[in-house]
Amino acid sequence: MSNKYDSLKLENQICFPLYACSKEIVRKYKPFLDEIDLTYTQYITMMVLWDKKQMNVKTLGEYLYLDSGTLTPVLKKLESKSFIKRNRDKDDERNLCVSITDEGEKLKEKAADIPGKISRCVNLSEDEAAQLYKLLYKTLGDLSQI
Amino acid sequence: MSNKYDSLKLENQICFPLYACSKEIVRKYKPFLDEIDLTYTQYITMMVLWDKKQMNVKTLGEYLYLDSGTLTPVLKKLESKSFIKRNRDKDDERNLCVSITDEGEKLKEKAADIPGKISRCVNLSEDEAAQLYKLLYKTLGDLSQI
DNA sequence: TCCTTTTAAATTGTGTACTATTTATATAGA
DNA sequence: TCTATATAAATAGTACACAATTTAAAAGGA
Repeated sequence: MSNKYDSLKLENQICFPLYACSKEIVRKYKPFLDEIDLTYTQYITMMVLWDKKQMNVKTLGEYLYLDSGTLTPVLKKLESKSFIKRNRDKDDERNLCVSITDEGEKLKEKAADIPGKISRCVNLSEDEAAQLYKLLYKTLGDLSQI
Repeated sequence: MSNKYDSLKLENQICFPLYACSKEIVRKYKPFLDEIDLTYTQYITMMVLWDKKQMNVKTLGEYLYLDSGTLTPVLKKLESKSFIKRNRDKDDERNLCVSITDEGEKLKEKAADIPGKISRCVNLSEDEAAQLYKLLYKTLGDLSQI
């Protein structure tokens, strides 16, 4: 017994569980991130910088799927906590170069056990996690097309 | 060549593609939702009410994984657009009963083609979509445990 | 009945996100 | 060189999202 409005039901959408899942998992991070004084957005920003050491705002935004409107206040906050530095590029003053500090490097050690704690909240098998990972990146790729 | 910090890389996390995917797909909705003057949060709220007709804020929040702090302003906005009504429950004045209006019912027809437009942005096969759906709800279930 | 506890919304304060615009700098032609 | 265009961040304005608190109402016992 289906009708033309079935697709409008929450339980028939793929977007809703994505949205809800994302929110709930970010919420799970909170107690762990509180211990190192980071929000989730600040945490993923630090993850890029732990790996790459420095980067301008635009490139950082491409990694994180965020624009300068979101990143500017996040980066100012991270700078105020001394985890990063913000400096204009001498060769092209339009670029702001964001780089990690020693303080920021130290934070990496404190953060190292967080991914393990989170994965213990999600009881996916290795296969299932790999499947989910693959499907999410495929979808993300589709969505990035025009 | 792996080290103890590998799990801290963005590309090794399951949470990040979830977070990014959710944001990107919500962004895809925007032009379609603009046409019917709804935001994504307002849209999923209306989806529940198109289906259930009326509900108190707490139950609505359980469906949407949102609390009254988020829902109160969303519901006031939807009321100002005449899509819903907000009334205290006569039997228990603590409960606020949210119900759909005729105006709100009419909106359902205008929204009916949105799910199709969105699924055309995501090139998952039926199997893949079903897999993703299943994994997301499994994860959501895991996350809802204490 | 009175008081304590519980419950449901609303409120407060902080921090994203996003669109659109502005500002500053750099580049590319005419 | 001068000007138009393009680019990168920052800013402004709107709308969530959440934790913590407050308010109001209901329920449950002594």
